Amino acid sequence: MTRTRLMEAAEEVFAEQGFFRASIAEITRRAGVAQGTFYLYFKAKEEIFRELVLQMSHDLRRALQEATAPVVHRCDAERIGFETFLRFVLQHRNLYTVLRECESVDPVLHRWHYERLAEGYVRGLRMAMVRGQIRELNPEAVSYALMGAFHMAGMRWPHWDGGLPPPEVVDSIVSLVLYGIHPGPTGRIDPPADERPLQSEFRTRGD
Amino acid sequence: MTRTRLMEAAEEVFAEQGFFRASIAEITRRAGVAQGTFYLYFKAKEEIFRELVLQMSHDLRRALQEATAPVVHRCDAERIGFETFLRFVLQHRNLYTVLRECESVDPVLHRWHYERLAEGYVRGLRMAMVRGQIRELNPEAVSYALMGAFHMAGMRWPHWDGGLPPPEVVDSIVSLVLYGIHPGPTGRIDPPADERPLQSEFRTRGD
Amino acid sequence: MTRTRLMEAAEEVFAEQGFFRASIAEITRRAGVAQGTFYLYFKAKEEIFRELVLQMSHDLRRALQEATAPVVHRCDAERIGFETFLRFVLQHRNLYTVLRECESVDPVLHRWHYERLAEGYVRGLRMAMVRGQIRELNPEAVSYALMGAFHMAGMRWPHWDGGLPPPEVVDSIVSLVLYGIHPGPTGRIDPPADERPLQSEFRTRGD
Amino acid sequence: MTRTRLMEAAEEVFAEQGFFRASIAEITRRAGVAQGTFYLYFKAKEEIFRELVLQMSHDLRRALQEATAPVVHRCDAERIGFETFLRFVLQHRNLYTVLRECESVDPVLHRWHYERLAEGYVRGLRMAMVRGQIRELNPEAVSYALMGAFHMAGMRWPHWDGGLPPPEVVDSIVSLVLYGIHPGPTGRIDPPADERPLQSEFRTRGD
DNA sequence: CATGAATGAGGCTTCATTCAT
DNA sequence: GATGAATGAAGCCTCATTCAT
Repeated sequence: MTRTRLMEAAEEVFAEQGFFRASIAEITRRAGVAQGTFYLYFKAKEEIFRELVLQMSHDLRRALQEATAPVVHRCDAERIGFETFLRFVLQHRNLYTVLRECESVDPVLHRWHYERLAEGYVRGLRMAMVRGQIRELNPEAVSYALMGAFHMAGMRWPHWDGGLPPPEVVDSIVSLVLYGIHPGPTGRIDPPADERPLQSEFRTRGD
Repeated sequence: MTRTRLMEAAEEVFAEQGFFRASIAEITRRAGVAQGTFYLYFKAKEEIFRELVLQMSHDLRRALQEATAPVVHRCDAERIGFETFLRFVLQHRNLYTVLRECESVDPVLHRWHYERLAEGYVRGLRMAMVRGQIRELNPEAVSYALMGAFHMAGMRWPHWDGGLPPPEVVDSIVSLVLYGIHPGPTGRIDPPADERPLQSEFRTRGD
Repeated sequence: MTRTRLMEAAEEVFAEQGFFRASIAEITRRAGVAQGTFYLYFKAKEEIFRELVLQMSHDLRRALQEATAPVVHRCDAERIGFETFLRFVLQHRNLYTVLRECESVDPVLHRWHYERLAEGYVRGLRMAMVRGQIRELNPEAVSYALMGAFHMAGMRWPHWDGGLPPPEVVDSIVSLVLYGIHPGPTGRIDPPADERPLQSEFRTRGD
Repeated sequence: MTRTRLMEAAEEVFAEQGFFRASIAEITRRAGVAQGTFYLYFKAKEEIFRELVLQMSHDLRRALQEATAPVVHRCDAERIGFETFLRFVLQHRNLYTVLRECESVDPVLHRWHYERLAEGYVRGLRMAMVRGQIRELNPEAVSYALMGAFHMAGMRWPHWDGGLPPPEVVDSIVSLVLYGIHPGPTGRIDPPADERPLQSEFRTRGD
């Protein structure tokens, strides 16, 4: 009970003031307990922060998991996953802020979160490739790119504007993603050679 | 001169320890000046941080600007922009860390940076749409999605792994983006109706 | 029962961590009782410490008393008292530490202990002087000097090295003391064999 | 300057209240500086304590060294050393308290002090044995025994009573020691008058 | 008797900032 | 301009003690 109250208070305070500006005094004040009580439940300020991040990491992954599990086609999974993510960010604005600040506080945990998220993503993409639902691309590359796309959209609309993006924004991003991964054999990817003045140095250097 | 030395030292220290854990004492120690000297050039710790972010924001935007300015086709601009960004992150790992932490320190500045970046991006996309180089999509949506994709790739490879991504990763991401935006008229975007058991709630709800 | 468990736990914890670093929480944890239970038996942390010191002070004095009571000649009493003390320190290393720390915690009690110890010592010395077994010296002076000599030996060997001193060390100290107190230049240092009912166990055991 | 003020204040406060009950706040208050100033000169409370102990350990050993260096016969060295020690304890009652508490605070340093002290003592005793001034005894045993004797006398009289012991106490202890170490039953206990360049000031002053 | 959650005062330490030189 | 000693507010954390159950 008290522990839950502390977690909720910490979530609020961390979201409002950030990890470093937040004080145990403020957290316990909002939780309505004495300062010392905090240390009955958490060893240090860092610990409650980590618990918060872990919890939100699990919640997010479960929300995505549950939303996309019944989906048959990867294209639907992407759209639904994106929408789920947007709604999650909107409903857990505090936790989302906390998660992003995690990079300053505990980079290892931050990386762990994204690696877990990417893992699930990669699994889904691999399966879709096998089924021919999407093109053959490096699945890790795609997973980070799409996580990034959704992440930034989550920042731009739910986090900054405080609401879901207008439909045409969602549509545009979903469309962008679906075109990006679709296995359409006829679509031109590269512009004709005479329009390509610059070669990718990566391709020429790496190979 | 002294000012520059302080900025360089601050960049290092902020990148290594983060804004909050960094101390003026450490910055001045590395700059080789007395602590008091700091306050001859900056009003407060926050101020030097802001200057650093401003500087890196300008540097990044200029690097992207210069790299993509001579490019004719948007598809090349994307690839080149991405590669430029990856190299930038690799060469300015300190500043990149600083920029990301900016969200905790000065959210307004953080948002300002992304809005400036998006502005330029949107301009480029609009022009490309007018020229028919890419599809008609919401340009802001696309710009945030692609910034996110590149951002996360910058985190995953240069920042975490300390090097440029392997060529197939770059290729996959570039391919993903180019398919995503290409105006290919024949490409199927949506799967056939019988494979779509779930409707986007956004479309149905929003409209 | 519970009280005894608390005393034993406290002895351990005080010896390991010292009075100030020891916590009631640790004591009750080791005693296997709740924190609140402590205050059913002791009014405060200081109280259990005082009880511990009192107990060890009594135990030590009784051990010395019992060991030296049947002894006829003071020279034997000194040797036997020394050996008894060394063994006591070895067997009660915890309590010995506690006693020495007492000076910081409760100087009055600390002084009381040494005054009680000296009292008994002085009585023994006086009797021996009356009987002509030792020289006429200020008995208090001698008692503090010899307590000090034994104390430091107890620190150097049992406490630091964790074992009884080598026989030659015991012999040297005993010899030093016996020469120190023997009654005049012509006086026997060692009593004749028929007056030596007890052999130094150190000599017989060690060699 | 400030550093010295802090050391002096710390010496006072540690002596009055003990290491653990002493607070940095009290030390800085007496030194007349702000609390933060303390940490410009010492990394932690433990550090100033260690410095104090080191200083007193050096001071004591130097005082003993200087007092006994010119002495020819070991018997004189013992008496003079004892008297020097008593005076030292009287003049540095604070530091003496600090030193004894050191065992709780930093046992390694405490042991180091006694080992250094014993080292010098052992050297002096060895030389005296070689010269036939004292009996062949285990020198380490003797040194700890005599350090203990003097230590306890320092506690009993200067520390508890606040003054030098009465002359007969000093005489008794010195006599005890000299008889204790004299070279054989026929050996002189006191050196002939012409070998005694130094008179005990206690006898001349006190009587 | 026993519990153990809760308390809150108090300690150590850090650090951004100032100011006399 | 430069110095660096000094400041003091503020934060984290510990722990002896209490009290309702």
